[in-house]
Amino acid sequence: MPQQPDWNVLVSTCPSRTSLARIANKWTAMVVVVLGRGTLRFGDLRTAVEGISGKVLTETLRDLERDGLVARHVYAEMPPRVEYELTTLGRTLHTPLLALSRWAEEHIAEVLEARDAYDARD
Amino acid sequence: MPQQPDWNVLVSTCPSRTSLARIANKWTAMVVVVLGRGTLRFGDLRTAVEGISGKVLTETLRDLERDGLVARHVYAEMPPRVEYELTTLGRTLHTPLLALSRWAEEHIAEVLEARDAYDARD
DNA sequence: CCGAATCCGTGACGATACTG
DNA sequence: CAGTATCGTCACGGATTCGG
Repeated sequence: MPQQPDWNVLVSTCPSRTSLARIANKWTAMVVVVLGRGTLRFGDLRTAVEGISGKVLTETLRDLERDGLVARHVYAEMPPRVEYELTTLGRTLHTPLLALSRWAEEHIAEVLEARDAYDARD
Repeated sequence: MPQQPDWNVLVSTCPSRTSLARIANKWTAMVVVVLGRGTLRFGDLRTAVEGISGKVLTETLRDLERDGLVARHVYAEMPPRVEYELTTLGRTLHTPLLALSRWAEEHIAEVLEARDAYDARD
């Protein structure tokens, strides 16, 4: 009763795959992880996610806003201020994405070893 | 001694980001989720992950093998048989990626609503 | 000054044909 | 059956410029 069990990301036409495509993305992961700490303005977000370009950050935030994961607040000041925060829905995504970035950090040593071994042979 | 706490995906030069870029990917997520059920051969994997092309599946598996997440077994038969399975390291990744695809399936209704609302305004 | 739009190159992705 | 090779397309992503 709580929901349909029919959604399946493995089915190419299932809408859930479009959502997976959005959230299974490195920039999305980093932005959501950073926003998990609290509300941030555009510039601070850009500083926190090192190396992200302005365009990509804008697009990522737009898409997250469209999917209902991020709320955007514009303050008509001078200089302008725009703040972003996770919605209730977005906060439910924070845990799995944090787990994913944590995994990358915790296992990178093993991954690097595996890469060396792979590149060494043949 | 257990490990360095210095790894940080938010730092652009940190190697852990290269690992995040690989695992925070829709094809990786689907392949790892499917392989979580057990060993599969190439053709079955291709059938299970609907819509993936042979080229992309090959590339995804190669990269996962290089990072030590997937093991590849070739049997010199006729016709040839190649099987793939998650390594011990790969199995530790299965849980977070399954959680992510589950999230996509469980929250797609809310996401679709949010998209409609977003596209309706303006 | 900060946030967003424009231009353009690169890389991902898919389709097809071919080999061991 | 399991790839590899080649090509064409297109979205992602970076540098730059614009606007408020």
